[in-house]
Amino acid sequence: MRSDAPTIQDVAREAGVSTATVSRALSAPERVSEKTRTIVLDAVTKTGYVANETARNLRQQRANSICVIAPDLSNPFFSFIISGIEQICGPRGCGVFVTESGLNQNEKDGLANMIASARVDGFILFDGNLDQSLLRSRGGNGRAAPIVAACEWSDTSESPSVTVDNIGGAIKAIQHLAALGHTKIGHITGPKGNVLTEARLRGFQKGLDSCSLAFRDDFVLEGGFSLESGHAAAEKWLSMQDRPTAMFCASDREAFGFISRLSKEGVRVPDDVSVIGFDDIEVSGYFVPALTTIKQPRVEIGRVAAQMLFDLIQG
Amino acid sequence: MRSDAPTIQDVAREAGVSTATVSRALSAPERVSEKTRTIVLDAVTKTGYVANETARNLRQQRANSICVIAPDLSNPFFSFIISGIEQICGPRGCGVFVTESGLNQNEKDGLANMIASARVDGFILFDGNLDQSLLRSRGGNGRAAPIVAACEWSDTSESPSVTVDNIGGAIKAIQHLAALGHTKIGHITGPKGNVLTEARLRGFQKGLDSCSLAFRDDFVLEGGFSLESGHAAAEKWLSMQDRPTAMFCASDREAFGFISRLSKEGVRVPDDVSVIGFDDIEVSGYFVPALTTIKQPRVEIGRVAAQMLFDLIQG
DNA sequence: GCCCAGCTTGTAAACGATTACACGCGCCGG
DNA sequence: CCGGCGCGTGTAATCGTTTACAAGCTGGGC
Repeated sequence: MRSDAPTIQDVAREAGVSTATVSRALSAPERVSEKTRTIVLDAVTKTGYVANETARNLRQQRANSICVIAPDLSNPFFSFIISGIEQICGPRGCGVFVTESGLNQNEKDGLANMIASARVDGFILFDGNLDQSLLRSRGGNGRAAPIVAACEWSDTSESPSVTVDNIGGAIKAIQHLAALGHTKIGHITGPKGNVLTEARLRGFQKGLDSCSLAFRDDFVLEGGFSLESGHAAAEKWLSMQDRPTAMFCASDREAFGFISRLSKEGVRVPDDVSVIGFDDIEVSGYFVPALTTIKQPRVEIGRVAAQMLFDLIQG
Repeated sequence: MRSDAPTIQDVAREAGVSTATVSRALSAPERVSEKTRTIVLDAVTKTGYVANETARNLRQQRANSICVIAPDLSNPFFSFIISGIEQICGPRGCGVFVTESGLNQNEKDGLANMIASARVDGFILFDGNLDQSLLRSRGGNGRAAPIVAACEWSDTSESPSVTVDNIGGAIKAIQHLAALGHTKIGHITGPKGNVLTEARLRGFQKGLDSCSLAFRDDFVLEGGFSLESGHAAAEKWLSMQDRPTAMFCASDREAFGFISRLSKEGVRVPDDVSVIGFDDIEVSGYFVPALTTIKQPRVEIGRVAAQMLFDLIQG
């Protein structure tokens, strides 16, 4: 931070008016006379004045920033969403912090304190397992911190959320596979304890139901959304006696890992086994073969979440 | 921001001491007596006090935040880097803003003002075309804003930068292809005017030189780092009479786009044409076939850049 | 017994904006 | 001619910290 930056005092002196007038000339131009406004604006240009946001925020009791909390920032799934958030926040002059939620309790406390310490006005949360402790907002008073959940959500919290229809998407995926003639359809799940894992698994079951196909426990392989977990699931699949001929993966990355491992054994997709994913991450359309997938409109999710958070903050 | 949060005044009243003592008890515990410290800490717990960062930052003339500027946040290439940055900044309590640099002049001004308006203490910049206007720091005084360039850099600026050896990496790529027996090696470039494009093209030429292979103008296809540009380059390749048998792509995504398009025509990699990429994005190892690529240690790039920026800020 | 050093603590002035309140002035209607 | 209204402006309080300075107290060296 520059220590010798011109302040509103400098502008006032230069223009020969009070600081109040400078402030008004800049933020409520209609409240000063034409003449004064011109003088002030000239003085602003001359001094190179830029208002100090920290001082403004302190006075106005706000942070003019929001915080995005992802379980893992390195996951490219979030990149488009963050871009969407930025599209809404940027033009409003609202800053976007990013943080990771994994990690130790110490860091979680730090997150929880971001509201109490007035660093941010609200959160967009991509981690379904973090809500309740944050909501308390670490201040003791009853007011809940503005939080919008996105993609994942928490059953125990009443924060508004932005999600796609996970169950419906999964049903569509199964129906698509069934329409191709598959009767033995398997599923690679997400990580245990994740709300999306449950929803997509339920959708998987419902989808089978709707096609009058039996649900087979041994056709459900445990995954974790990641490339490696898809890889591991492929090992399992290869070792099975009675194999599903189609797999519904809880994420695209899982699907990639699965396909990649199989191709090393000469198993071909979709000739030998059909695969469908979930998310539509960027590279999906360019995978060989192009991955069929359930789309999540990620930029839009980000935009909507940001918009909702603003509404929440305004009250 | 909560308006009725307990302040240092409340704690002082509760503990029966002055605000100065409370402040010292928290930030310089050795300067208050054991007894007072206990009383103050109790009062802090009782009131649920958390220091207001905005007020602290104003007083201490800092922002305690940095800003990451990427040309395009939706590009997953940045996700690991940002994670690395967060790994360094998070534990220090330093906030990480993210912004996009593309866009209109208006928004660029906004970026430039982030220093002047005391919102951030420095920048990590992933866009080689933005430096000089920012450096001026919009305040008029000569002091340059702390900026660390990462991945891309600007020839006209003297900000420190964190990059991999792009030329060396490209040379290695060519030598690898030559070692496989290829004599007709082509290149898909990055976007025009990008500093990485130039470096990798130079490396391409040097690599050919080092293997005593001729540089052929018609083997250089224009790309743009993106999946689509790789796709387009593939069209071009398909239409060539005399084709290179190996392609060095300036980015992994280009390579994916290229391979994807070729596979639709039944052209197989690496049987019919060898492809090597640059970046080592996460999915590369799982592509079918796994993409050979020049690695960029992205998490580490983020960590180093963040560390450098801190050093710069401390002076 | 006196003085000085050192340890604790308090008082009050920053930091740089916004904004409630008041004031002076010109104008208009009664 | 007077009261009131509205406009434009200034004065000063305020947001919640940190920190320079000063002051009170204790204890030790002489």
